[in-house]
Amino acid sequence: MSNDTKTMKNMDELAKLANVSVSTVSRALAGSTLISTKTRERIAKLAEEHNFQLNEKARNFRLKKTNMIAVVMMVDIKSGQHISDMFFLQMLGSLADALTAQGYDLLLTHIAIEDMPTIDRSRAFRQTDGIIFIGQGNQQEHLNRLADLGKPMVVWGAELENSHYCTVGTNNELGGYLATKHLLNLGRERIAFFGDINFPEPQQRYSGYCRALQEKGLPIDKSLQHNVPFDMTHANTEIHDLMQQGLKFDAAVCSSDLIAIAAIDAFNSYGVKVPDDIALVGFDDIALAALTQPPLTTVKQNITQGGHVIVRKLLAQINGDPASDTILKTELVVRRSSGAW
Amino acid sequence: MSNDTKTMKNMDELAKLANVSVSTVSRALAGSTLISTKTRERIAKLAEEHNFQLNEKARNFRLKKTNMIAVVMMVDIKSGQHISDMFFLQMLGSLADALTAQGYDLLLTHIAIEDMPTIDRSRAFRQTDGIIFIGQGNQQEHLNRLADLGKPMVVWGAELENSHYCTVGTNNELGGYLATKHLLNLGRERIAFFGDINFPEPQQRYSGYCRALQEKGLPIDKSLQHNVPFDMTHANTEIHDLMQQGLKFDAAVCSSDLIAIAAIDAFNSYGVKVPDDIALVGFDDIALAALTQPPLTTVKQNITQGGHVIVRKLLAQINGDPASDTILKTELVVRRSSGAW
DNA sequence: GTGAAAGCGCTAACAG
DNA sequence: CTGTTAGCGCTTTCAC
Repeated sequence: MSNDTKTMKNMDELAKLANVSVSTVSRALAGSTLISTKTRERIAKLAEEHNFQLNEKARNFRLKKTNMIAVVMMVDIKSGQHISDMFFLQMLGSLADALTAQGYDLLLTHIAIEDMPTIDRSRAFRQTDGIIFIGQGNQQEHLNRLADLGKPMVVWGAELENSHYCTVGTNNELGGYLATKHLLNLGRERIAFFGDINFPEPQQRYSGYCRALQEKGLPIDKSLQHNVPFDMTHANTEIHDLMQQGLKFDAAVCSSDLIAIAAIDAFNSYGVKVPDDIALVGFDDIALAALTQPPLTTVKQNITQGGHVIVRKLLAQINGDPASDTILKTELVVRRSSGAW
Repeated sequence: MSNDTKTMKNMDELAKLANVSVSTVSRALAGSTLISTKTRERIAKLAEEHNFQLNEKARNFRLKKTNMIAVVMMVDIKSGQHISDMFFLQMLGSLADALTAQGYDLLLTHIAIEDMPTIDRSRAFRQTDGIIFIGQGNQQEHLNRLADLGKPMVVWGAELENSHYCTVGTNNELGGYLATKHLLNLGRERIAFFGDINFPEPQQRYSGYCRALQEKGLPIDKSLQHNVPFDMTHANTEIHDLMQQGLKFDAAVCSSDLIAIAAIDAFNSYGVKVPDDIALVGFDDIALAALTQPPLTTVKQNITQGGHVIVRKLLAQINGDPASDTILKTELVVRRSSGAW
């Protein structure tokens, strides 16, 4: 009969009910061994019965800590890259897993590139204990400025010379190299590169592409490189245009699986077959890559591991420890789109 | 030269600097018209120069409000449905947009079904001003119990008889009906249904499927209904099994686009062509649906609109207004997978 | 138009 | 092992 439906206001009420002081309640609920097991259990039971909800706002205030991490995606209004980008979303899932495991919550926020200069005045920024960027866009300066503010921060992306922040990412150069070399080994010679080299990650992938070509003694034909956007729909129309213009090539390295999927569709409209007419390699190895027609050969980014490493590096910073950059192992997953079998 | 690098601790410091009281600073920064424009601008400038960061934790505490909304995804460890489910993720993007537009941040949290009974004791729950569920799983009881706690809450899913909470969703029955009728009109007669009817949404879609069949005077063959999970990879093996067992059918209504994609892949392994041998209709109309091979005919769930309506209903509750259920307009998007052209 | 002061609910130092 | 007390930084009522 002790079960009242209305929930209690605060610890004070619970303390009165238990005939102890608020401090005792606070300590008991926190599991402090200072409090006798008996009292602790009694209070826990009482809290349960009366449906006591600890006031998290007061707690955050007192502790100067929210146990929340902001994950930010930069959105380029013009390029139309959007939060539904699947790589981003899979990474988000991975981060949510890793953060939850460490007792943190995930504050999801997206910000237009134009607003980057003022991100440090956003609520999302002020309310969280740390911040994670998925992709660095072309915002190196702003990211550096943010890092200088001293807030714990990790960026998923390319390791750059002049970064003030901690980076975790794939070996993009190697990925581009492996993809290209794979196609070269299969006898392809006019290999296109689809990816916007104004951004650090595609740029590094393109470097790897070039290295593979040079290693084989082949020239770099700039007409084969195209700044296709990450976004699937835009990529699709872009590649349609390329076909329209009569670009001739027998293979393509795509800077994301979504671009590869968009390419397959565009090729289809022109009766061009993958991999027979054009062999394709993607990048990311999103869940979908295995189920496209044909399934994608692709450079795997280990998203699960990536999420965990990012979180580990961030927590290190929160605990005042230094955090070094990490480049994850990179491998090629061979499926049918490259025509290997 | 007034630019000091270290950021200020609190309003008090800023107040001293401006030779005013904290109250004045507080009001000025909040844009109160009580303060003279001159003082307001002076303080704003000072805050900017000295890189003053308002303490959001203190503010939340004082205001008893965080401007944060929890979005929760229920994860069934056994079924393996995961946060990377694309419909969920597109919905997340839509919610993030809608919430940002209203000055709210999004706290992303996922919870194992087993933990539903204690979700009200989670930090995510206590820290936020409202809560959104994407999909109701089979947790009707727990959702009702939560709603009874009085916290603003909206659920994306099926409208159920005995719900204590506000629902926003697609007209699932109609969707299932339209999909099935479309296939029937194209002359298909043995139409399978892929979707787990233990869950409210697929269940309603299945009802629509049955209605279309009955309307046509066709019998409901239970052997054609299969509880294929939402998750793409699991769906794939499940449908493989079905083919192995020699299930005969000439069309299928899938309870999600991901299931349809998994089906196409499975059919391919058996040399079965879509739509020639088996016509397919999906559900959701995720971004990908237009780019699969063949592109998917599918029942569109208007995710963008859905996200906005959810947020509107939630904010209504936060403001103490009542919020009624909403069933969104539902339509069939015809592409090639159903063999209409 | 501005200031003084109270108080939100919690945690932790200090005292016993 | 438990209680008393101070105070986190902000907003807002009340006074001037």
